[in-house]
Amino acid sequence: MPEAAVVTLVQLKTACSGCSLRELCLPMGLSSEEIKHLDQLVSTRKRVKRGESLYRSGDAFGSIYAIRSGFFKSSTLTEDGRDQVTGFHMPGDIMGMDGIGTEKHACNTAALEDSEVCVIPFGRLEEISASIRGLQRQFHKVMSREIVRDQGVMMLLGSMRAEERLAAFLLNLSQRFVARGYSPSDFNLRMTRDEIGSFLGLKLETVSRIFSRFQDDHLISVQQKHIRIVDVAGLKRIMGQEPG
Amino acid sequence: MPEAAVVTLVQLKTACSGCSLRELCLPMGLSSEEIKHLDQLVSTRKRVKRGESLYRSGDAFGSIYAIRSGFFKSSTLTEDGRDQVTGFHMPGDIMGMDGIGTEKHACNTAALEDSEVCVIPFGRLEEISASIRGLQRQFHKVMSREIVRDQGVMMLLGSMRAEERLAAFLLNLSQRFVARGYSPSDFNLRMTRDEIGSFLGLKLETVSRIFSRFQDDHLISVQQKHIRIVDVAGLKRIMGQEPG
DNA sequence: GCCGCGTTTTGATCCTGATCAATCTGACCC
DNA sequence: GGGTCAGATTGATCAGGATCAAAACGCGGC
Repeated sequence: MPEAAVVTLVQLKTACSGCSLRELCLPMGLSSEEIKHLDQLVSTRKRVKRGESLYRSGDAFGSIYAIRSGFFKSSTLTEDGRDQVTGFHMPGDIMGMDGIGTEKHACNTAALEDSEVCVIPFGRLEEISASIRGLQRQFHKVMSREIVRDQGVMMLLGSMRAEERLAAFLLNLSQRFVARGYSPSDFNLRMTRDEIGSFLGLKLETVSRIFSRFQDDHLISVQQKHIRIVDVAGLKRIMGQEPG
Repeated sequence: MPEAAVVTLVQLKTACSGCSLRELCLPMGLSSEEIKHLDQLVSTRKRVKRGESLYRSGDAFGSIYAIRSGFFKSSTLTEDGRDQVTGFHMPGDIMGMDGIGTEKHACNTAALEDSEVCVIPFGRLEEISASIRGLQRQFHKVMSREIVRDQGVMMLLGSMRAEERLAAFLLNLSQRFVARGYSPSDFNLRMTRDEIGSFLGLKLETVSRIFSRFQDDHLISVQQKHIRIVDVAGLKRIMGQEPG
């Protein structure tokens, strides 16, 4: 029996080739041949309960992680104790690449709901990607997109007003939900107003107030953590308008 | 004559192995064997005059660039025309990695003074790094550090007050200058107040006012573009203090 | 030397979002 | 059911930085 045909149940269950997220995640755009090599690499998974950390700033770096299910936030903290949310992550997203440069993680990443991640040992990823061009290229793309994403956040923090930031935030979430097969207009926020505020450089009261204002203007409807986007075009209009 | 011994003058001149920046740049930490492979890759240079763009948002991506001499800024612009400076780059820095993910550059990068960059064809970098483990690892580290750097800027924009941002900015420049063998306390800014403000999410008047205030407090001395840091500890104290 | 222009500095005023504080909601527990 | 507690909403006031405006500086060109 050829070795390639020996596949245990566990492997099948964790295999990228059978994963519904493969078109969003690391295997994106790879041939089924190439994905088979990934399957060997991504063999362990890890559950993280709501509130627990996947890794903390300063932890030794060894693996990157792909979200299988659930929702995460990343945050960094300054010497003087303030911390800031630097990103929210959902299924298919890759986390942990901040640790490659120094061999230590540079942020804290915690689950906002019970979650499961695929563990990708980084040393082995480098080994395998050295021989599989498609995989190497794909990994570089993932890192590059992270850089571009961060620059988008810098843009948001540096040059948008509070309403624009919230509108951009909701539209971004909406897009990412729809890419994962969920409703673009109807979803539950996994994070608190405080966490949204931290991410957007606003105070939680401001976030709450603007949600209420958006609701009064019939752009969205809010009920605690549940959001329904009523007027996408209206939100886009808010994002694009000059201050004043 | 063995091929390895055939080195033209041009190659020598552009070689990483002879470059004074090699401990800051892509070759950082590589063995001299490994650097020789890089030499083959990094064979062309490009001059960019003050004010000219190295690449623009939307340009087809083909290479990344290492700064040999000079000074650059990167900026992105929103649909509605506002643009924001996302970073300043100095010798040894690698630019252009934003383009890998989509095969198109995602920001504009322009020279703030007459500059020279080493052109690193990305396809060839991937090829060579597939066989040279150290180079592959090093490139991943460079990308990862870019991600961590961007998160630092997000922190700055999202949770610091104007004075803290300026103090952090000056201390960061100082550190980077000293790593390149320049004075940590005495330097010329290559960018305008407006560009600093754009980067820090402040208006140019605010930047100017805070420079003046720092001068009144004997933390720095400013004369147009020339900065002398007088009290590093004082600047650090400003960075670390709670709002109030 | 003088002029013109881009950049910087400084002043006066305004407004957005922060801060302080009180109330409300919903989930969970006994 | 009542009690508790974290999170969310709403109101009143404050202040940091934006905006508008004018003057000063420095540099290149003639």
